[in-house]
Amino acid sequence: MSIEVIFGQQLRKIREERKLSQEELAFRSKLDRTYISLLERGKRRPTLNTIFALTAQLDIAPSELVRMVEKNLDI
Amino acid sequence: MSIEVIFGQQLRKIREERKLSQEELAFRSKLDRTYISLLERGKRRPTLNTIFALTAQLDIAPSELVRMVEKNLDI
DNA sequence: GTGTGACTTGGAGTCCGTA
DNA sequence: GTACGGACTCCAAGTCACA
Repeated sequence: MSIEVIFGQQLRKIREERKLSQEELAFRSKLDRTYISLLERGKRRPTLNTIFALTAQLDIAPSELVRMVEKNLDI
Repeated sequence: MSIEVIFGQQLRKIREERKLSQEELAFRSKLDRTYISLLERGKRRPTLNTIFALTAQLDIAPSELVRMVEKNLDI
């Protein structure tokens, strides 16, 4: 499985745990709603800055999200 | 200090600790030598996939490099 | 509330060279 | 071995209408 697909899965998982909609996350992180959708479906590869912008609104450290991606890549 | 500048500083630090040249790191990670230079000087923002490609050649977890960026952003 | 196609703009990443 | 520049390709960033 590719990095961007795993990333999208983990992003969605965290967002849903926080009970946030794509719309709300997009608004708070100052990104577009459809872009969040693209990320979650693994259609885009986020830059480091995008990862920082997203995690800042999800009560999670950027490195922690990246660590989740690492773990799931092994599987 | 911006995320990309901090990232560049940490990337250079790790690379030099490993006693690798920009050339060698570029070759191993299948990126361009001048691009490594741009990253280290904070002129480019790496995608998540690029971070994985780089750290795979530096004996460090992607999340660990990101964590170093976080720490140094606080300062 | 989300998925998707189509689109424009900016930047990721490469290749050439010079110093 | 690295910094830096121009020119290039390709994709991420960001937006829209519609389902």
